Amino acid sequence: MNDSPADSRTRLLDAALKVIRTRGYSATRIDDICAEAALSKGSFFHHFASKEALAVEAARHWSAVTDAFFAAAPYHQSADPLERVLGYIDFRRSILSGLVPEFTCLVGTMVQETYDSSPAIRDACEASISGHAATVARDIELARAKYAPNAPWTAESLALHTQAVLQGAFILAKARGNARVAEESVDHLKRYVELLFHPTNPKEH
Amino acid sequence: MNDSPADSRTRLLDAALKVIRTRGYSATRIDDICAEAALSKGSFFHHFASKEALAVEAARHWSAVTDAFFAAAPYHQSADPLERVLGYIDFRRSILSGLVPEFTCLVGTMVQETYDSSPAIRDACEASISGHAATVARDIELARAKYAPNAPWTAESLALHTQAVLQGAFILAKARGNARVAEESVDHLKRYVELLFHPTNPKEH
DNA sequence: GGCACCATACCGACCGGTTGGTATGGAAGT
DNA sequence: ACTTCCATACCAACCGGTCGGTATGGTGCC
Repeated sequence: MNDSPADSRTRLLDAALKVIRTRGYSATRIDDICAEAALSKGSFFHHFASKEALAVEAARHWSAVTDAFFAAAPYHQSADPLERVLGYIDFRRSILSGLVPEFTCLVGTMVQETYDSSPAIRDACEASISGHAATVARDIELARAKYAPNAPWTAESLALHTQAVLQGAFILAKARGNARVAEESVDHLKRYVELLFHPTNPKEH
Repeated sequence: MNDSPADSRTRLLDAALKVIRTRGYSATRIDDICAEAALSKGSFFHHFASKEALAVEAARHWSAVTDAFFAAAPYHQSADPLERVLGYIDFRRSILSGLVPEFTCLVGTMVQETYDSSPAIRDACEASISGHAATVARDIELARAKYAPNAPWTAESLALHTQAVLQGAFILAKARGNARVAEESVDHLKRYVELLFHPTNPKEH
């Protein structure tokens, strides 16, 4: 566990995120990851027992990286929970720029390919998605208690719905080759949340 | 192009749909498809020039199969376009039963794996998704003209949003191992559409 | 300091099963 | 005879994983 400028294990994990996000899990070769990390196969198998074990660790690494990323995002500063929820959605929308593999989700991609073949990877992906949804659900629950205590939906299900919209938006972006469609879908999501919390304030509707 | 009880080419395409939906594109082996279709590799390469060519044809076949499936669905019988739109969503929700590979989307799965490596497959998947969205958009546009002519969103973007929700719901279902989450997300989608068209009818909100 | 010993980290050649694709030939219809 | 359709046999490249070996550095003993 030496930690030089960039730990070899971390370099391999970062390389895995990048390569898997662009090519998908099955199509990425261990050699591709090694090349991206500028390390050898010997090093790879020193740190990971198998390709599958790497995938599980990559999902965990993804969670750690994204948790830190969202924890540092500005929307947490709002005092009002609903503003934080809407701020989260705005933030998600704002990062839909740049190249497709840079804003899409590792675990959403991986679970599509592995849900039937690798329970270990599937569970790691599920934990990543649900973990992130749970952090969103906390603010949603606060907003719900404050503004819509009798709402017929749960904070958890709305949080998962936000993730579904995002995951689906990524698919559309990949199919279209750009993020415009994804942005529009997130716009619909934001309008939905606004309507849920301000049903009597139609704006234009 | 003979069409016996079950055309070999069609059998291969149907087999491809099934196998790719469960294992993903990269992980499915041509031999798996042949085995599923009870045909040989010789037959496969008689009908398809390559694995990539099969994928393109599979996407088109998927479009044809799903087009027929949705065209025959009962929701088209409503005279009111908004009822047809809501009926479409109800119908999409109702088919979220059975095993995961039986209700998920072939092209949504494939495009995640191929958007960067195969423009031909990506384009075929894009055409399939957009084509289906366009049929949904027709009823949405009619409903919009009738009930919400000044709405600040386009029928096309709302139709694409429905597809995003569904695609994302499939990912969550794969991660969870069952369709419950997907149903809940489609419930949110339906509530959104109802709110868009009946903003002054709060029910409970 | 110098030495023996050992653990971690890493390299890259190599192995063997897998896999996309090819070659060839045969059966059946026309 | 010619085409269509499909099966068997086969090939060469690929790829996950193995293995022998090297480099580095820490620890304890003298």
